Amino acid sequence: MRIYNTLSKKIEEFIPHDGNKVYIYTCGPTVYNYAHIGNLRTYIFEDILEKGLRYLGYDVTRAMNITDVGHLTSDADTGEDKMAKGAKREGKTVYEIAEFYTNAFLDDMRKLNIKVPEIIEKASDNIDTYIKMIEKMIAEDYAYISNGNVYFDISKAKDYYKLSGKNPDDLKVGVRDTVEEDKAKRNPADFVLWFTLSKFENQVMKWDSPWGVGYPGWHIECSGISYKIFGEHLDIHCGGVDNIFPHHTNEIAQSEAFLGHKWCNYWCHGAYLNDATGKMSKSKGEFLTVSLLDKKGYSPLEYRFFCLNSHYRNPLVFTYESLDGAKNAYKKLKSKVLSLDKNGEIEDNYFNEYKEKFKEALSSDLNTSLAITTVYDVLKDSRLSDCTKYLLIEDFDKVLSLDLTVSDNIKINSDLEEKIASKIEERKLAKKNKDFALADKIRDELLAEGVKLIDTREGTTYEFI
RNA sequence: GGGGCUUUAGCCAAGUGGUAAGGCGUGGGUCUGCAACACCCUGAUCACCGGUUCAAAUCCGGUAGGCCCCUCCA
Repeated sequence: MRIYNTLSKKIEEFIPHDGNKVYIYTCGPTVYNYAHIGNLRTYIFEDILEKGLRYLGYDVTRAMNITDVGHLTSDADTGEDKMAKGAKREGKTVYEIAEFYTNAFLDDMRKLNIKVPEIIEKASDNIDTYIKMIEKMIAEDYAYISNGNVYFDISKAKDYYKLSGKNPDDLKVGVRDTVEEDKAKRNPADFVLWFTLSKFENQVMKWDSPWGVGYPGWHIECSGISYKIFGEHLDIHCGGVDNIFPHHTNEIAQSEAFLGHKWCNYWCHGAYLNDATGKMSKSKGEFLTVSLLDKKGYSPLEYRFFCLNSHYRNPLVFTYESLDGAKNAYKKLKSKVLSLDKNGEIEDNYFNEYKEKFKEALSSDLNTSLAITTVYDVLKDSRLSDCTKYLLIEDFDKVLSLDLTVSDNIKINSDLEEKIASKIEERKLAKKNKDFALADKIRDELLAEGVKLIDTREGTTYEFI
């Protein structure tokens, strides 16, 4: 597997730290609202990464956090706790909000055929780990207490700006008008490990700590959970590009300060889904969720197909026009696959030839677009039997997860089948008598009930739409 | 203000030195009572300018457009 590493800014050969085992940590959602499809694009990329590695023979374990404490309300950073705001908006407690939107998120993942990571940890369940880490950082002078909060001293970190590729001299603090400079910090870019002074009113989630009652900073959560689950080494850490700075930058600083050695070797980031005006957000423009797309007639897997047609590191612009293209392509592709006759003998030589091609696409920094092209190549190759084609595509779908070989016909009940069969007979008779008006009427009636008739040279068949 | 990414046919998109994959759509055709489906055919010299090279979409420089990051947003 060759994969782009944000740390080196290059595509590198992936080598796990511990033989065949791969440990992946992915930043999870803040559960204060539904995820929009842009958020979910990143999870689709991570799903392909995980399944791609498995397909290539690695033994993968993946962990993800659920952020259920703190953080600001909106992208505009206007200083209200997101969880608290969600709770207030819906008249629920923050715990209820967290649970509700965690479930909604997991539902979306399932609909998109994203494998739910085997390990999911809530930020609020790991406070003791954060405290332990912070205590050590204070003892070793990587962190300090000032004005009630605990801060990380970035001047103590090695290569603090390596991941983000920034030059400290170029960084302006408080470029945004709404951000107030914190006078308690030693360095302007120092960040909080533990808050005792809440920026927000009525902070509900808080815990006792050696530094007073309060709550953890955002970044410590991922470092803490990763340490608890995977120990001292992590192979791959993923997230959206926006996490590079400051979140992942700070995670590296903390974890390596705490551990005393290099922590994670590969950092992979998914690009944004944009709309016509730029970055997609929950507050601006249409709030596109999986269920909204569903209502508009786009299935979750059509959206997944849309995403897989582009590369995870390229920004993708969402338009209904291109989603329509993906929808049509997906339907056609699937119907071709489903029409293959899966009985027969597998041709091992061809099977292996295409399997190698597919692996090569995945190994090239997860070139999913090329991987899908391989599916089309298989379908078109006249050397292959239907059976071989079918088995190949079924195999590829372990990674693509597009349900290409899963028929989504509604449950056929025999009454309905009988009715359709008699209608087809009726129509056949009408056609024979040149009563085309009646024939068309029967066709339209069945169509209205979701049954599409297909005339072939061998007779009339049908499918459910 | 600083940093980074990006620009391939109507749309999505692969390709990173040897004369442009694939998909959707469009148009034409075969089939059909008509239609749908299916099948066949159908399109770009790669934003622009200059340079390196026998050879560039692919490397270098510049111009223009787009997007993102610069403290909590996937």
